[in-house]
Amino acid sequence: MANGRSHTWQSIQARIRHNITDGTWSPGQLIPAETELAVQFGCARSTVNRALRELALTGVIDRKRKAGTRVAMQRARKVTAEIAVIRSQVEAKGRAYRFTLLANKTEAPPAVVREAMKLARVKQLLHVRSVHYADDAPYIYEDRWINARVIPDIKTVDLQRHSVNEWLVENIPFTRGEFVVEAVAANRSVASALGLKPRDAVLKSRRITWLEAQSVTLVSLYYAPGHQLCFEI
Amino acid sequence: MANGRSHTWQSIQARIRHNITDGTWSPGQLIPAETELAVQFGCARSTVNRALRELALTGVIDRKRKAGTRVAMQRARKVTAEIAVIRSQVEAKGRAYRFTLLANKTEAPPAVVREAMKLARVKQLLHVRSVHYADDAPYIYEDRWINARVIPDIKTVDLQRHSVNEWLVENIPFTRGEFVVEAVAANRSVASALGLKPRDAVLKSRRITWLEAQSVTLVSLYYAPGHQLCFEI
DNA sequence: CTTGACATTATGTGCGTACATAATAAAAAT
DNA sequence: ATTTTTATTATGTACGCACATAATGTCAAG
Repeated sequence: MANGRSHTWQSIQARIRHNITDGTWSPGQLIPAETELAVQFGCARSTVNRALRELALTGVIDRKRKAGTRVAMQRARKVTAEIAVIRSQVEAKGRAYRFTLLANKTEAPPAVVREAMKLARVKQLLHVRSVHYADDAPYIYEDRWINARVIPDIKTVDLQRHSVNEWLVENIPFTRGEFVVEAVAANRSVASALGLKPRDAVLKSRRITWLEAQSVTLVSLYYAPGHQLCFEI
Repeated sequence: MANGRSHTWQSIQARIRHNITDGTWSPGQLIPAETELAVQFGCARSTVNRALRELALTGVIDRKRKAGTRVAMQRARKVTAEIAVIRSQVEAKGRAYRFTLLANKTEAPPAVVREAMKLARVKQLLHVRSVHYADDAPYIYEDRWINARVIPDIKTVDLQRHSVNEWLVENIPFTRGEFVVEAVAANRSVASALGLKPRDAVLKSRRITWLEAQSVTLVSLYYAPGHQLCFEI
């Protein structure tokens, strides 16, 4: 109230949220139209619209033109996480970062890679493998395939000095990406890279990034045990 | 162009994105102010504002009042995923869903649970364990602690009929949540519930949900091998 | 040199209007 | 009865203005 403004869109959103959480508007139910809410709350329709827009984005309500707005039946909440460059992740924990390049060669990708990257007829891809360390302890094993046709510059980069991870993030934009997380048993190469025993549980994330319709890179990261991915709802 | 509107905020956003991705504005660099961009693009400042707001949310740019807008140095992209009720996950795959209740009793929580839920002095919590099946194959092992003070109704629910997972999602709103994913080796109870061998790699997700300042529930889900969590960037 | 008052400026947001768009309902034509 | 056309309506968004807010710079008093 010390505030100069009374009807912030966030306060309107909070009141709408309350009406949902306290059962005034139950799941599946149609809620009043924007114009009516604007009257009820004593604010402009655009303010109501902004409040509702964000709720629709996070899946709290479903909106359709003419049909109106209703409380979501299936409360499928969205979770979000920030994916940072590995160096920053390590340094954010106050630990020293370094990496080693295990391999860097152009070779024929296996069928799974070709399929995932939607490059059925491509015979050669750049294949880079490296290990990232935090205070000399193995942190992440990185296995990456790169579509060098999309990024010709990559061949001129000294990957011993600059980690692929960082170089790509800083130099190559992408328009879209898929990100899959699963638990796998460490195979021999992962186990030796991270200093584990075979069969140890490892968190694997696989990411494919796209520049318009072309796949840029497919990277599998294997996290050392104890590593956690954190999200917010 | 057949479109009746020319300067959509999305087209403005696309042009700004291009200026960033093609190097016109490089990381760390200050970009023109909203008013100037509005002149350059021939649209209203509010349209530019909306375009930039979304870019700031996804971490492409950093904005500060008076200081201006600059291209993010550290391109920390946000990933998002939808977390649905387990029943829907299973049924979405065209498989039959059922669950069994393994245990449902009030007991003293271990220190880790008390700490995570910020309930230092609480002596008793409801502890529910169940297994979710897809076509009779174990799918998820659920280990849940519930703060019954926040949800008195929970004691009146027949958890044999309604899965806790579903009941909570449909009946208890929450304001905030944390979500952590990691790979763990199956211990005895997880292994027996999911029909695995001990030490098998299991994907574990731990979620804590909060209603205002109070923790509602802490749930650990152990996914059967092969299960993947998918995100979008 | 330091401190505090003040002006400056870029972003953040609210308002009201106008029009676009999609979905629906009603009416008309077949 | 069925299809097509037309009106209706709620959401989506562009615009211009006004003012709030936070960070920065300026300048004078101590």
